[in-house]
Amino acid sequence: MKTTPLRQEFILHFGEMGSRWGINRTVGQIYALLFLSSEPLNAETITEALGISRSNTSMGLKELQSWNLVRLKHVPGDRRDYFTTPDDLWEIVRTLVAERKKREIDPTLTKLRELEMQGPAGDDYAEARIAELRELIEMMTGFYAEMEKLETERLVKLMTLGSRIAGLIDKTGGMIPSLTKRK
Amino acid sequence: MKTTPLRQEFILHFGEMGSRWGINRTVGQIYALLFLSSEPLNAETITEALGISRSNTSMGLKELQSWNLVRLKHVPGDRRDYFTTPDDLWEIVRTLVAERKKREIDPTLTKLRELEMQGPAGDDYAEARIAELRELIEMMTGFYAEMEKLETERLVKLMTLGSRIAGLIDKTGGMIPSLTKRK
DNA sequence: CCTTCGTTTCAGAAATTTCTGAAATCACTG
DNA sequence: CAGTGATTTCAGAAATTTCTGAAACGAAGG
Repeated sequence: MKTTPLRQEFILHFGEMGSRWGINRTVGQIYALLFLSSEPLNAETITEALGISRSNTSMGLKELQSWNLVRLKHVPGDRRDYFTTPDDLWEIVRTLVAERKKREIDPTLTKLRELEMQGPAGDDYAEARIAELRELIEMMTGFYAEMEKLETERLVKLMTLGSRIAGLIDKTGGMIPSLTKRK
Repeated sequence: MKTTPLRQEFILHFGEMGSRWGINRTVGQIYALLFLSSEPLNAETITEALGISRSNTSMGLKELQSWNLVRLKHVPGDRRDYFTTPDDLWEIVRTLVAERKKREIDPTLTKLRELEMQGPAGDDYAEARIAELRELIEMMTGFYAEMEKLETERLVKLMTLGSRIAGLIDKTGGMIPSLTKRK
């Protein structure tokens, strides 16, 4: 396991960014290490490469597995678990977005619907604001669901349309008036 | 400052979600309170409504200001500062996305470019992976830049196109081959 | 069914983040 | 330019999160 200065710096950066991304330093570092590694690594190797405790590695890997961000591999004749990240970066992005949505958006959408269910609370302003927020989140998650369905090639085409995007949507499609009326 | 049960629950939810969103509980609660309030609130009112210390309110508001998520208002004949959230939810979303990009994506993009600048490090796999990651992030931020330019009405149209989105991009536009080739 | 190798769990230690109260600062007003 | 009210700063306290080492667990292989 050579750790070149290039890798080192990349790994440290991911560690530092970890907290901003809602994971901790160790998890960020483990992920970075796996990301740059062409072959799968086992927990012992990771532990040594990062200079952390064995149990910390175990917890970090568990966390990454809960995010579906690592794949478990088995080497024939070796009982240890080996881990990798997917080769396909788009797969990684899709997973990341899906998981963040699940953790950061869905619980709130559920809560907003719940609050609306509880019926009129005699607080018109708050009720209106909550309804409006719920509508907006629903619109965005609906859009996301469509994007998610696209195969990667189409997604790339869409993303590289550049300024032609604006032109695409001139004459087409419906809208939700209540969300566009605000001044 | 009436705090109805509806508001209360909304505020508590935003407080709990705070940590997942990369802000802390207090900041989440302050934002939720302001979001549901039709009139601007001053720091003292916020402090009382949330049962926190005055200094905590001050720090929370500072944080929200650094995110550009609150607006400062002044009531004539009152020297205290009053705070609100924008009426327009789309403005809020735009701000949120822009700030998160600035904090979570841009530093990494900069770092990746920096690493590539340092020239060949004799570590082909890592270098290729880093270049690929940088390309992908650039594509996504480029797409984001286009979306950001759209006026809200077009954005809403685009988002509500539903399954017609897939059809839109059949025959159009270029792509970056290196990013679509992977199996 | 014991041994060995590998992994996970968990209680406490260490580090970090958040929150508070007191003091400092700032900015109008008389 | 003193006095008052509003806001910010900041050092330490409290709370939370992360990390570790030791022990528990699990699953082949003999």
